Amino acid sequence: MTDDLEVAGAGLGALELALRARGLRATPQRRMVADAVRELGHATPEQVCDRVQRVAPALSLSTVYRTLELLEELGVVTHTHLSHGATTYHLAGLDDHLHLVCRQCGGIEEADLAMVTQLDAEVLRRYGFRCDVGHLSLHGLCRECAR
Amino acid sequence: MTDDLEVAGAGLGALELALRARGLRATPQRRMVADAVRELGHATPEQVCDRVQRVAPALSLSTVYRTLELLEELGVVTHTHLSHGATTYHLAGLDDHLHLVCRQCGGIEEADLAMVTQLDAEVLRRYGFRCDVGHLSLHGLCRECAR
DNA sequence: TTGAATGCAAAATGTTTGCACCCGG
DNA sequence: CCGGGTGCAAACATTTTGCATTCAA
Repeated sequence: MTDDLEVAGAGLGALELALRARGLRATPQRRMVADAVRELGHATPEQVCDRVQRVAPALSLSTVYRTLELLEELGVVTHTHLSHGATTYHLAGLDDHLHLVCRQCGGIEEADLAMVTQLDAEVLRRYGFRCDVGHLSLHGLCRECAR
Repeated sequence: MTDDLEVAGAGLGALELALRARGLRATPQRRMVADAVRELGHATPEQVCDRVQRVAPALSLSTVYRTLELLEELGVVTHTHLSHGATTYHLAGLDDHLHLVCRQCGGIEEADLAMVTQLDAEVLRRYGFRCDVGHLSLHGLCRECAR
């Protein structure tokens, strides 16, 4: 079982390779931000910053923003807009899922992405639009609050 | 053909009734904000404010925010998050549609809501989650930018 | 008359940017 | 070395809040 971002033991991680491929530098900040996103699952830039600062107190929030933007360009992470002004980032690809955001209790449930494959295909067919499924979140009322 | 918000001619509009039902006041600002949202189709709070100010210059942006929040509670409008920090409001119900937001060019296309009815039903069945379809926007790449 | 609603200004958020210094390659 | 990357502070954009005043009922 290979890790997607960091090859166990020696060698260059996938992140480092992706950076090199674009002539960019592999800095500790970038590694730590990527790690934090992976460890946190979902996280706002602020949460990522807090997390990394436990180990590297000098990290600045702006670096986090810049790094997350970069990681998104590299296809390493995606972001989605959960409730009000909370942009959250998570690893792209493997663990993609649908976010069900309850407008009442603010709770976030994760749903199987399989449910949007049809929508995905339909939108592509009829509008030529390539839907970024990792980015998707559905807002509404969860089972509890529906009563 | 009856209008949903304002009964043609005499009598109280639906908005006024909805407000009364909750012991709230029907103020000119509330009427004008609701009208502006209807006329504009999609609009950010700022755009709504600008629009109303053409007729009532004293209207403040904070009133617009407060009013939109209220109208949303009343079920008169919904909001959705299009690209970066652009919260847009539109009338709830009748003209609901899906928003296809292109991450590249920022363009917004409107798609038939019929495409999400299956997803909608599926999410309800499997998760008990009542999806707020008017709120939905799909992010991705439009046909043009996909090349 | 009376408290809900407004307008204004200030504060709170969330995100971006300019710039001098630093460091990865 | 050298230009990309970082930290810091300040600028921005957006939304919320406190408070005195106004006005719908």
